[in-house]
Amino acid sequence: MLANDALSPEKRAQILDGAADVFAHDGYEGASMSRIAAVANVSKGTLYNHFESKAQLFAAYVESACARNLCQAFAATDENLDVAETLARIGRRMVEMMLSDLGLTIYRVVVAEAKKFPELANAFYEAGPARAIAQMAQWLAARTAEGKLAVEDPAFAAEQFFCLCQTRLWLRYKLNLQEAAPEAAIETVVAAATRMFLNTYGVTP
Amino acid sequence: MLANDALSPEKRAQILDGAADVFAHDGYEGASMSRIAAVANVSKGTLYNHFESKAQLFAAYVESACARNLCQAFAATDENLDVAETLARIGRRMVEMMLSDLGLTIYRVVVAEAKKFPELANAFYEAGPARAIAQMAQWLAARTAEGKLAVEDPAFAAEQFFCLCQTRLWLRYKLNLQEAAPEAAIETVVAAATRMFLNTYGVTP
Amino acid sequence: MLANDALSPEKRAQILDGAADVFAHDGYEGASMSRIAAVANVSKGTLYNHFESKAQLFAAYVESACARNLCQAFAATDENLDVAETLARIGRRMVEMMLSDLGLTIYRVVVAEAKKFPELANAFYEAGPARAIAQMAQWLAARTAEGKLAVEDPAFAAEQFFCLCQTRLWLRYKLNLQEAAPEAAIETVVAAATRMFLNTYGVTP
Amino acid sequence: MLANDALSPEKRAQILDGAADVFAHDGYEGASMSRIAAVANVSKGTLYNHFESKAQLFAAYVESACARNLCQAFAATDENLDVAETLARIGRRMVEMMLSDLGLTIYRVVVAEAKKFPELANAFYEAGPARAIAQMAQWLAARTAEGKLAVEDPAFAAEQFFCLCQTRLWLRYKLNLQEAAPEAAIETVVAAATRMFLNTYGVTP
DNA sequence: GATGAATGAGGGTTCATTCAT
DNA sequence: AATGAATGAACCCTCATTCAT
Repeated sequence: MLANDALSPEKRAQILDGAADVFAHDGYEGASMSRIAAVANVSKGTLYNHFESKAQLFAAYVESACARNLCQAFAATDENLDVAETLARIGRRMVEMMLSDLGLTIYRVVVAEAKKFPELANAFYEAGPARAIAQMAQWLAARTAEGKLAVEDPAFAAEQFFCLCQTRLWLRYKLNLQEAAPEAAIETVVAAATRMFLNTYGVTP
Repeated sequence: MLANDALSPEKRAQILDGAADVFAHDGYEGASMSRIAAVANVSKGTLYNHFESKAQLFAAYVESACARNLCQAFAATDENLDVAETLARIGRRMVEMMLSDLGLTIYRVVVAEAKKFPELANAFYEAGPARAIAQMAQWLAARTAEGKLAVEDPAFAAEQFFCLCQTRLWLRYKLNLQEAAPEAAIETVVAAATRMFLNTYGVTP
Repeated sequence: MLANDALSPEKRAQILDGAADVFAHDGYEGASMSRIAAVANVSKGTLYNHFESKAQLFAAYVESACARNLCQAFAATDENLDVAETLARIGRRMVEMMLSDLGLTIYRVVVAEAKKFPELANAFYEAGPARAIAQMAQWLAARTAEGKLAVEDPAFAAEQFFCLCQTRLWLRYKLNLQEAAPEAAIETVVAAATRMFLNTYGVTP
Repeated sequence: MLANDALSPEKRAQILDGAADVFAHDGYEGASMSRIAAVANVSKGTLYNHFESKAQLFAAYVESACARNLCQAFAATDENLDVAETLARIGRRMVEMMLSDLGLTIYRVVVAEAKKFPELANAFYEAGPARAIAQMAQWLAARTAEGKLAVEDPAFAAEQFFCLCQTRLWLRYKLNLQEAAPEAAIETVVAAATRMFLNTYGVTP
């Protein structure tokens, strides 16, 4: 619906790659179709054979970035680790995803254009945060049923945990105040988040 | 350094007011100097007499918005309330500021242009979040010295608290997914944050 | 010379039909080869297999429209009616043709592009007006020879008659100022033209 | 309403002159704003400071061409010449105007775009033909009142006369089939038209 | 010091045309 | 013989910036 599907998917992908570069770097308004065409190594006409307009190309970029990056953020939780360790793993994954280049970029660009493209903001939220929250809530509910946690409102607790995990990191990254990804810092923050979370929702044996 | 100081400050303020309207509404790239001039009721030439370029006008706008909005967010904490109640008040203030129109707008605009104007992102961080964190850290350290709290790393704990207070709210606002401001929701979130915070950093009498 | 004759005439006709629709509706510059291809249900490539360029396709369209529409305008004059009645029939036919959709369209399009395609203007004139004038002149000469009319310069008189028959109608149609075709108005105008013509070229018994 | 009147009329006129050249040569669709700017010796931006869009520039051009050319076509009729001679003068004037460069050009361009700009076609008709017909009708009515002519329907007779005066000339000019203006041909045609007109509407002493 | 008309590069988009399939 | 994706020049229009008044 966002693009003509009859055209070669390779060219489409090639264009989306170029668009990703440019949108990520310049934002929606700052990006120019000419630049995208140049970066993608296609002619401007080809851009318009594949995407009806700049807005639709942007939508397709956001869509694909969401699909590529955000869904699988919550893979592989069901292990035989204890609750604390699993929490830490989930937290670590989440933060790594949020601080990844693509994660930050898509967030930045979606927030910046949330007013102009509300449906994109919504799609982003559903594809990313909402899904992660739902999965985590489910996991919390299951552990609570097992008596390993005591969580009354699993969705809310999930959101609390994710918020805690961002401490000190996300805002600084979003503001571009930090360059390199500090593995150690993530570890510390997630450990503190886990501890705090369990202080409230853990069960004492 | 950002503007010619010999010119009348009234005109400068008038321009900044117009610029605030337009930048807030259209973002940096979407705003046009013509529109700003029109909204500010000055000629385009006057714009350029007061500000060297669009980028510098934008910088001045961000600077002034930071100054106007973010400093006083942390006023009036030192009261004779108990620790829990004071925490809740601080949290409420913080969230209200973050969800306010100007707060969201300046945040959105700074994040969107963080790559293009890194020094602005930094200025915003220092004027807003950094200051709030520092003040809160100081308050936490004082309470710890009094034996009313047990906080090892006050700055970090402050950031944790602020993160907890955003739960469920900020992201949805930033993404424009919510219209009206829910007083009750803020109350609930802040109460939960306070409880969780005290579960970890409180002292049991 | 205008097209490759080795290709299937059906496709050619199919294309010309589509081209007729689009050129009539949008004019030469306003028409797009893509739209013509779509309307004609062929690919753009096929367009260019049959016609070297947009200009040549346009030429072929004008040619075919002339051929289709203008030649038979002067059929069926030689009847046993008296001179006045025959004049009126000829006038009526002529006007109906000139006011017909195709007649107006081809005229409009040829006049509009007369400077860009002078040879088309000439072809149109020869295929349409010139032929009608010649036929009418011949008829006038014959009647003069019979003593039923007194026409010195038959070609000129023919042109006068055709001009008279347009009175009040053609210009308004060309300017799109009138929607429906007024049978009664045509009748009145042609009757007046016939009367005036006979006042000058008739013979009094 | 068609343009910003606050700007210098000279530049406006300069632009309209350039636009006249280009529109006359290339038609509406064929004309490009870049070319108009170049021919008018202004920048493209200036074009848009003076006229909101290509369509409005075109409208202004048609308006000014109508005003400049068509109004005064019917000046100086009230002389002491006899009816036949006056008719001939009127006819001559009319034909000369219709065959003039500007007359032909504006007609061509208005007819070509009559569908796209119906209000312009109407404005042209009212400014040109309608006015001429009304003036002539008035003159015919006056002569009829004096007993020098016997015209029942003056407006219709006026239109007949103007049609007759075009004989052989206008169509050929509109189609660009003739280059030079033949004074003698005009004389002949108008004389014939006058004769024919008086054969119907004259009074025999 | 303030103005706003003028500039021209660059914006998104369309389109006649080509050519590998 | 037919296709339609790719091309890139040219389209109309906007805009940050300048400068004569």
